[in-house]
Amino acid sequence: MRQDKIDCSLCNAHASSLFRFCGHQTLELIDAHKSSNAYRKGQIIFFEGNQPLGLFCVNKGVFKIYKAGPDGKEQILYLAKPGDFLGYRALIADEPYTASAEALDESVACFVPRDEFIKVLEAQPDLSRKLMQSLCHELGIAADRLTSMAQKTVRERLAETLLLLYDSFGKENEVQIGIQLPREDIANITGTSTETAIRLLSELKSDGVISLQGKRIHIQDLPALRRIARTYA
Amino acid sequence: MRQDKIDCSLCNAHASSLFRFCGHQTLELIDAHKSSNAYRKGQIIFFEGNQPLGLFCVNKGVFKIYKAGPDGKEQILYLAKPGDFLGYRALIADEPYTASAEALDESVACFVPRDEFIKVLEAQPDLSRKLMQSLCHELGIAADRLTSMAQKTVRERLAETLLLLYDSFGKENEVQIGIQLPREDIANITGTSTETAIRLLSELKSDGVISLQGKRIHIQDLPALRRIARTYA
DNA sequence: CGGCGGATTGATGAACTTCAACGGTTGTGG
DNA sequence: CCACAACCGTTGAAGTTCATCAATCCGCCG
Repeated sequence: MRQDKIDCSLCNAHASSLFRFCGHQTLELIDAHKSSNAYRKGQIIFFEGNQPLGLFCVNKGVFKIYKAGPDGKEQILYLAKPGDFLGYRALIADEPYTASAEALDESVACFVPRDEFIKVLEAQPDLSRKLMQSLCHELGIAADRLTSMAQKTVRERLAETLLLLYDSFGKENEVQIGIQLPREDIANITGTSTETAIRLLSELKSDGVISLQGKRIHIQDLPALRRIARTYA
Repeated sequence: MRQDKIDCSLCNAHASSLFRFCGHQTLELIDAHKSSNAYRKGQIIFFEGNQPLGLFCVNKGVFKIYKAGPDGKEQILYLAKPGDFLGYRALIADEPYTASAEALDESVACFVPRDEFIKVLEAQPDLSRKLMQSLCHELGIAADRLTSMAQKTVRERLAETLLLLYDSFGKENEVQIGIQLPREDIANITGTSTETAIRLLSELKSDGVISLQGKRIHIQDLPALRRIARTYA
């Protein structure tokens, strides 16, 4: 959808984007070649199986990145928020996308064409180094999640999901999780069925760990939630 | 354990190592600073939680890389064979190791000190690019495994494990899986209990898909195994 | 020969998925 | 403005899949 182009240097998410490791001139170069687009809720910005043509950088809103499992059930891999890069994995690996990305809200993302991004990457060792560092960090997180998925109960993983949402979207001085997801999405992050997610959420509620008002979730007892999730973090 | 230093250029695994993207001079530089070590079966080369001091490159044998789950049960993340880098994830992310590495056989690995590796990385854009590409590829594989772990049955994941072992260690013109693992390791790759792994292995055997002679596993019906694993690959 | 660790098998119970049904809300076309 | 459909959330009932606990067996080593 139409959207005026956003200057990287003026972007509200600039401080949390990897592009902050670029020089001023490079930012202008990126600006010169990129485009900005608005997406409505539910709109998909790339599909699993397609060839990546460039890199997306989230300016506003949230995107879910997910794959289809063998029965068509979706597995949400992560949620991307302002400042996050999207689609760079496939771009750099030189593979088709292995996941799809869908806007969960009214969102805005900028698009940097492949060649331009590669060029910038080669010209900016700082950016390149930070990106590699970020990739390595992500890989460690992926290994953690794999282990959780393999060894923890659904209840424990659901608690992890809530903590993840709270850490990523929780507001300051607030106990409310700053993002409202349908139960199905919560289930698809956790790796369970919607019904089980619902049942365990209401169990956590009756245990006084969280409270629920529709899609709004408040965390009443953070230490208890961490204890349930059995995270050492 | 003592081990004569192995020249990178003479290494039997050189052709499958990322170091093949280094120039001749750089290889000699690496040689000048590295050491080679032999490890006995069961010996651990680094521990989860420790600080990485450098990079390992497998010359001979197989290492399992694993994390401890919340109950102490190990989750095997992958198996490293000759030519594979080990420990670079933590090194580059600048974090403590998030997993441990243990020799499964009599093995040999070379060790390149941190500073030397970083220096080489910065001086060799080719190596750096290929490493980043490899990281991105790994990240995609990790997402696949996560989805499998979340959505597939143990039977399906066990079939995947066998296919993985076959693809990574299977010999040419052979149906035998070229690595012998204890049942417990097979279970810890798959993400199940040893007993369940044993039961499902013997089930696959009575279905005529595989045959078993102790730790040796032969694949009798590869298409059937793929069908069971439900891999599109 | 006795002992030990890995492999196997059986029994039991808990954790989850699946299928079904139902209430509430929203949105939309008539 | 209403009626109806579609969607989401919730709850109940069955049935499976797996983990766990226990016992036994087997191959190998000292």
